[in-house]
Amino acid sequence: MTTNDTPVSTNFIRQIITQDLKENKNQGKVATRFPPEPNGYLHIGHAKSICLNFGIAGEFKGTCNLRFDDTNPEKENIEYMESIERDVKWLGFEWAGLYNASDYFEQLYSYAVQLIEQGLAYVDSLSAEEIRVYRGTLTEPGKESPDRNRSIEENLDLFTRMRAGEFADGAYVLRAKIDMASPNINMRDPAIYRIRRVHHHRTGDAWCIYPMYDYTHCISDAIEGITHSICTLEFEDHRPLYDWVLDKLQTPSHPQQIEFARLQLEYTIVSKRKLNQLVTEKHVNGWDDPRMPTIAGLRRAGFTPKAIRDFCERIGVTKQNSWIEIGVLEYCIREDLNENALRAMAVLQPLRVVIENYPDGQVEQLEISNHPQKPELGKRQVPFSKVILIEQDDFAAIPPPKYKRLIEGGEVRLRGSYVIKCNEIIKSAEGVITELRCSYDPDTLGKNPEGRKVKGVIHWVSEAESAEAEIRLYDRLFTVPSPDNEPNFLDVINHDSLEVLEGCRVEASLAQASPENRYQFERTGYFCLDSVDSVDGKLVFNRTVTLREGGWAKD
RNA sequence: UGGGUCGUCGCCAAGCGGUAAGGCACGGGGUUUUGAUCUCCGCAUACCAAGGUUCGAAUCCUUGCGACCCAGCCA
Repeated sequence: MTTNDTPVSTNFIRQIITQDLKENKNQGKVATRFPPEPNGYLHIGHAKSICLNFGIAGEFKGTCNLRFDDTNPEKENIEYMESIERDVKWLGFEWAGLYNASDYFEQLYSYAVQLIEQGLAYVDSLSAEEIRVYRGTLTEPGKESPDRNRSIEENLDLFTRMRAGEFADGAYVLRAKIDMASPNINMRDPAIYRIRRVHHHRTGDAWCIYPMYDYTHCISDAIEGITHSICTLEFEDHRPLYDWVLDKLQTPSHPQQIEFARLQLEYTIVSKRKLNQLVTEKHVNGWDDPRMPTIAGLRRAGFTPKAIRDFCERIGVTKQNSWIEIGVLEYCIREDLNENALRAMAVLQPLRVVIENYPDGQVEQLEISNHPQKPELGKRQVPFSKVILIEQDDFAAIPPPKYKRLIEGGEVRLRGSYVIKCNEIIKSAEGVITELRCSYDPDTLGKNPEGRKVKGVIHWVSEAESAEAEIRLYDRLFTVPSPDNEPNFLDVINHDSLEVLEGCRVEASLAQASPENRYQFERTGYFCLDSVDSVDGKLVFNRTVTLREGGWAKD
């Protein structure tokens, strides 16, 4: 792993590893792995796991592999594999080795033969439905399949023929022979191989039988010499099975499985099935829609790898099911962007302002710094002229209490420029304000006027010297904190989660914007150029997050 | 009602028998040509509950209560 500046914190997993190291377990080595199934795009929940696994490898001078858990070809494909590799790299991590569970299919097969030879696995002809019935319930023990005591020879023969493709899908299954009365349902002779004639994105049609997760994962870990196999809480009940398989087989090592609580983030969904549904049913515009909690979506929205890593560090790692408030993620991205984003001015909903006492045709290049606290980020030139545009919201015909922007007869500071005073409001026949007539105080460039205080500061652009842009404002995708708990999560989709503003005007310097740069449009939020739709000179900006809204500013 | 896991501030989370860290959020001052940033101050006599052990308990024991996960030939 490569990165870098994430603060080191303690958590129960790191404590376990520290203790293991002290006892010189695993010859003092630490090896982890991040094992996604390539059946969808990575999301913020995966980021937690990625940061944990790669982070631990980094801290303990160990290694972390990327391994695709590709044992169910029905849902997996190359596009997902590629997106996963891209996203892990983008987050700033480097894997020691890149593997696939399918790399081990041959070994997995021969281990299964060993299990059969030891009398610890058998081929069952019960149907899926029958197996379910035989399994018993949470409170009642299961009962043994009639095939459970098939001879080793017969099992070997049948398993060979399963592989050879002699049987129809579902005709047989290979089961571990453990204990049908176990209080742990996972130990009631779990299936470890099924017949499935599906083309696999890596092994093609070489196999018609595929190993199951529980059987595959532990052996894959052992083959790779993983020392600590970190997974989420729902696999706690599977640990006895993980250990059983490795205890029965002579694998190169016996990794330790450790479980932690998966991330639950308010107002978002982190179920791949549901995310997939949002994409395929077009509730969003693809896996990388900026409203999606996917890494690709967050990236397109303007999130930085650093902010995501910081977030993962802040939320901690425990075994407690918890819901993280969305404010934590927002804090992380604001913190990074406040420090590093270049400032610029953009007027989302323009109102024309004519400065009557400013010379016709004159254009002044004002030098404005790119960051108020970091002069090292330099300055840019912003053209000023007689006709400028300000935000409609920054003028109020009837100002609410404490309003400190422009009002009729009042003064306001144009950011980085002069103080202007509104002399007259021009309205259309319908009574809509179409233009403001103002005058400027030539003596207020770079200094405050004498004898009076001007409280408000607003942003602006020169009408003629600005560029047109489309600006997309995103809001949370769901209307309730935990959409996953709804009977139907589609019912709580926020239909106002995307607001597209056309005809916005941005300062001239933004015509050269690139998706890698992030900007703070002063007073309105953090934005970045959309990496997909900004083509042929068209400028499209995505709002990453608003500025923090102190006190009354909201509304 | 079987098995597994978890209960510390609104949300996260340290704490591991010696007298409740920190972050986010929130409230209030100050600075500010972004109602941003920055900065200062405040924010759990209290750790799910009740008993017990101890000089001393969030930490140990007991009994309750509450929450989550498991009955795919998914992962």
